[in-house]
Amino acid sequence: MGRTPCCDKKGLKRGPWTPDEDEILVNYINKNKGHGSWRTLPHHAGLLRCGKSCRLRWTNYLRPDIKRGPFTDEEEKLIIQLHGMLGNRWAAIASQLPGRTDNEIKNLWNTHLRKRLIRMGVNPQNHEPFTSDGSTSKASASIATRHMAQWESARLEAEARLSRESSNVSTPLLDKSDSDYFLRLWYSEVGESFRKFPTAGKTPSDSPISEASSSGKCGSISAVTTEIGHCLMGSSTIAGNQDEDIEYKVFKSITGEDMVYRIYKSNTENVTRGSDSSSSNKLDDSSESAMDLLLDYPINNDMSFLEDDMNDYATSTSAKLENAFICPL
DNA sequence: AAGTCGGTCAACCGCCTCCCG
DNA sequence: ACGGGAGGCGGTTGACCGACT
Repeated sequence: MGRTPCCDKKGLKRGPWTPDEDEILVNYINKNKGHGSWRTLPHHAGLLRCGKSCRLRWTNYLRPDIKRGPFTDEEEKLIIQLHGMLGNRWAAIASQLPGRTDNEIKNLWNTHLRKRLIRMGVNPQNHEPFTSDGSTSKASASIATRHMAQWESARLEAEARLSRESSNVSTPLLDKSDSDYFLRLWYSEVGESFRKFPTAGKTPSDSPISEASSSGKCGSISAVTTEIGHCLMGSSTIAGNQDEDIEYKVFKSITGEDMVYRIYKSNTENVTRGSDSSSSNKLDDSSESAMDLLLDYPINNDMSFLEDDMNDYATSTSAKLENAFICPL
């Protein structure tokens, strides 16, 4: 007993759409101010097509907001960056490129970008560089920083998308006035990929942050500061409190925006964060784990052909932040 | 000129997720 | 809570076309 077909194929036309069929479909959708039920649309519109075929034709070709023409360099770079983070999630990638469809992006990837990466010695599956023995090399410090550059780029795109969709979003963290870009991005589609991203290849011992997340404790402070150093560029103290061991610092993100973080100073390797929630109403459990996961995101994407090396920023900043634990406000 | 090959892209297939009754 | 239907999604196919031999 096989799967029931999406629709009765008997008497239905297949293959390329004719201009007449296109016109019928467009007229029907325009006249009815929407497609309604795709399954019943062909019958109502007088098309001998299955509903899925109509939906595909509309979303991939006939939609008025479809952007035609070749992809720009910027679009291609963005697709590569997003693919590095999202993988083959074409719909999610397409959501970051207005007017482009998932099918179009998928085709571009399979016919151009994938081959280009291979030619440049980059594994298109995991975006790691091929080594001489054919395998892919593991993370280096420069890869780590480049990954964060990717993240920053994706953040910008997600912000743009969030602003477009802000009228439909009720999450307080997505409020336009919220200055915490990490949290805003975290709740975007791109952040979703990070929340779900497995800590593959990292054992608890070499992944102190994720371990701390599950146990409610901070992990190795040096590890945390090293990671945060990769994504933040320079800082200035705006407030300090010796009694509470908390210091507030303003960091410049890669794009130059101010990001305020709390620094938990401590001489011990592990610090309980039980008081965090009381000290900041904005930082709930989900945002804590979000930051943990962000910091714990495996560094395995090399975008060397797109980004400049930012090693200097990373090393200098992480050195400054020794013996401190950082939480976003 | 004819055949072959490779690239492109629209369209299809089937699985998955979500929503609604 | 559960099941079925509808839509969404990613992988794959195949027709078409141009370049090359």
